[in-house]
Amino acid sequence: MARVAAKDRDAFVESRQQEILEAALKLFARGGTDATSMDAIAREVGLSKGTLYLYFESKQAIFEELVGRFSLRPDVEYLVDHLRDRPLEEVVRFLVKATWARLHEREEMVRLLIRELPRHLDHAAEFLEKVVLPTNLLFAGFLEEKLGPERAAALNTVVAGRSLLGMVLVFFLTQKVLGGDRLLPVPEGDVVDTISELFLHGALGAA
Amino acid sequence: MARVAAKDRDAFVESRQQEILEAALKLFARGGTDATSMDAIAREVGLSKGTLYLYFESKQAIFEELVGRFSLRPDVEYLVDHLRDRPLEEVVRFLVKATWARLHEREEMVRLLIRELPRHLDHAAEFLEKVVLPTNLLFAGFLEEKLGPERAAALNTVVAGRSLLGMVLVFFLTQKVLGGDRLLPVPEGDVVDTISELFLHGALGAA
Amino acid sequence: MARVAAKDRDAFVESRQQEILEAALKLFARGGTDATSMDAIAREVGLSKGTLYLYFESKQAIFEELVGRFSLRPDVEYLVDHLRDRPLEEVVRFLVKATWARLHEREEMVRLLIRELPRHLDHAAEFLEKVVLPTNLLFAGFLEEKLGPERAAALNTVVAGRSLLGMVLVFFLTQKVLGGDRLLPVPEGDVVDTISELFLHGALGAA
Amino acid sequence: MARVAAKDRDAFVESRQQEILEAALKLFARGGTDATSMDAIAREVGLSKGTLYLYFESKQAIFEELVGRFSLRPDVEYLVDHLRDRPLEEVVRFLVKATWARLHEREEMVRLLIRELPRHLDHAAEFLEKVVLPTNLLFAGFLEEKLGPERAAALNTVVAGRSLLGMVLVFFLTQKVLGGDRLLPVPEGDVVDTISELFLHGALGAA
DNA sequence: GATGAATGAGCTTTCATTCAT
DNA sequence: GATGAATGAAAGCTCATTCAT
Repeated sequence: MARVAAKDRDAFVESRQQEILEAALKLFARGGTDATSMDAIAREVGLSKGTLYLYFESKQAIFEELVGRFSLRPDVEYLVDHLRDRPLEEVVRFLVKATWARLHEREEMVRLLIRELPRHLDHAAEFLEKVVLPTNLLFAGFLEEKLGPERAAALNTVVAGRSLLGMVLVFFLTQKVLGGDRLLPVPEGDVVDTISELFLHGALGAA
Repeated sequence: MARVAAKDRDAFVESRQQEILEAALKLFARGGTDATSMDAIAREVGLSKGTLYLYFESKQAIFEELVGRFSLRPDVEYLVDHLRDRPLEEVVRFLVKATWARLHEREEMVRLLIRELPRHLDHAAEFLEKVVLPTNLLFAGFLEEKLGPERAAALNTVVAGRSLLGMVLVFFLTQKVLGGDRLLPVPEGDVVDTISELFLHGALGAA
Repeated sequence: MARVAAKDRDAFVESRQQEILEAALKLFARGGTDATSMDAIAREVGLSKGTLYLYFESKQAIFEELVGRFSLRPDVEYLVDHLRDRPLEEVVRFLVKATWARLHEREEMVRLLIRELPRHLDHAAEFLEKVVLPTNLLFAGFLEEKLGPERAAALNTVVAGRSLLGMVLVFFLTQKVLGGDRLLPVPEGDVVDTISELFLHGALGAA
Repeated sequence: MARVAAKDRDAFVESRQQEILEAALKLFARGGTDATSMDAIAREVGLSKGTLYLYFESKQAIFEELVGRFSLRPDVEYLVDHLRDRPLEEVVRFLVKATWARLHEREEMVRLLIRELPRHLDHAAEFLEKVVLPTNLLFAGFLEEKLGPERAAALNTVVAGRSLLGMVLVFFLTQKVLGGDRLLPVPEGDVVDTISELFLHGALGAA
């Protein structure tokens, strides 16, 4: 029975942590970690300040847990498993679409990472090592295979892969995070179409 | 003669301000404005804390002066004046190269903007409105002209233009700011070549 | 039961505020608000500086609360209710005596008001409007009634009333606040007697 | 010749000090000594901050000089010399009128003294000893003489004298310093008349 | 398990005073 | 004689963290 009780308690602790993480993410994304006080987080969750310290050692620990839970691993794995045999065109469109959607879904986390990663170079390295680069390499390999040796030789496939990410990410940042949408709106369909087309055939296009 | 003395003093004040701005930029870029104390800036310049207030009204004023002095206007104007009649290939390569170089030159300012713009939506809007969007539109118009109506119709040129920026910027951020260079180095030549090639002919390339 | 706890807590908060207000009044009266630091107040109460901010938003708020709690309304009301039908002689003696006693009781608040009111003209106006002038007018009306039309016409009763206050107040200030007592002591009985006599019959006296 | 030069220099120094004192008085009266910065005084005189220190050792020294120069000695002496043989009625009216005028003339100094004396008990004592009490005693003696032994015995003449001052002073403070004039204006003639009449014959008056 | 009162280090900012020019 | 740049000691205030209840 003790085991069940322990399990219940763990579940309770886990759900409390979730609540706290969500509140913290919301506030961190808005104003950054420095400008967000533990008081504000406590108020947001509806707990007292002291209680936060029952679930996390420090504000820093909350931040680290948040960063640690952000991973694109599942997406990457899905890519590996399901798209390997699809034509490049399909994969690229899928990737652009999925990334764009993912960024929207996790807008707060994106804001947080953008703001805080440059300050935490250790986290940044970890994030790069565990999330960005594996995806990048995986896609580079995929690209090499699909393009054939001749065309692949004309490009650095690592650069190419990250460029694809860059196109989507910067568009997201300028339109959604910094508010470009209000000044110069762009239909979302155009984003996916144009980026895919650019990546596949370039501005000059296939004749 | 008083005029000369006043001039000297102005020059002195100006140079002090420069020193302070440089020190502040360095520290702001590293840790953000919140985490950088006036004491730290003072120590960095080799002055006392109180002295900073002879040259700037507040920490906020230092930040704003820094942001205000960052402008890409001159680059944009150069683009207008000198590249209008060049072939697209040349312009793209130039743009990629120049942007890449500019980002290196102003790495600290880039870090600062990345960190702080999302928090200062008024500054962000101004920055977008005055720097990003004009360049984007200018290049979009240029692209439209160079591609001809048929090809231009297949792309959203605003998206295309910003995508070009995105490829360069994200590569810069991942390699230089977040430290990707240490984990997976990429020759700089490849960056410019691959991005240009991608933008012009796409991954699939002209046969 | 939560209600009881909440009540207890409110009582606790209220008593803490009282302690702080008393300490602040003591120090403010001595050196003025500017020269009294939050640190000093904290030390006086035996709390830490940060703790004061749990009970008051700012130093200004402490000052305002102090001023707000000082009111002579009850005294004025007592005057209205109980003295209306008494002979002038009795009322004057009572007033002089009561004011003199009141000033002693609230010596610190008197010092504070004297020091700070001239700087806070908004507070001063409020204090005049709500405390001084109503009392003054009330007494003027009473005086008019008691003196009869002929004698009342020979005096400005507003001036007369405030003069009565002035005699008591200035004597208090010079003897007690500024230390005149040490240089030229005066029996307290003489104060009440002489002021009352002067006000009623003047230096030349009733024949 | 050196003597002449020295004299000139002294005159220059003296006039500089005067300028500074006037500027300081103006600002001290408005906001108190703490809230008035040396910078503000310097700006008011049109000198630089450092220059003030050529003429006064410190801010405190400026304040002390100001207090030191305020004296009613001349008035007191005038009183002694010219009024001794006048009838009481005339002297009282003259005193009230003169004090009322004096307070207006020196409004700034009055404000300063009211604000700062309670904080500087040493100055307060000096001020009382050298200015207030001598006048008070002088007038008390005069009163004793004029009233004759019988009437004088019924009053404490020290209290009586200071009460006369109190009536004028408090009226001045409430009407002019604290702004009562705006809420309940009183003709200036009434002030002098009523106070004199009160002092001489009391509210009940000579029939 | 939860609270919130308390702390104290640290922040931005002000200002009397000094001193090289 | 005059300047104003520079200082550094405070000030008011905030907040992550602790701990008795």
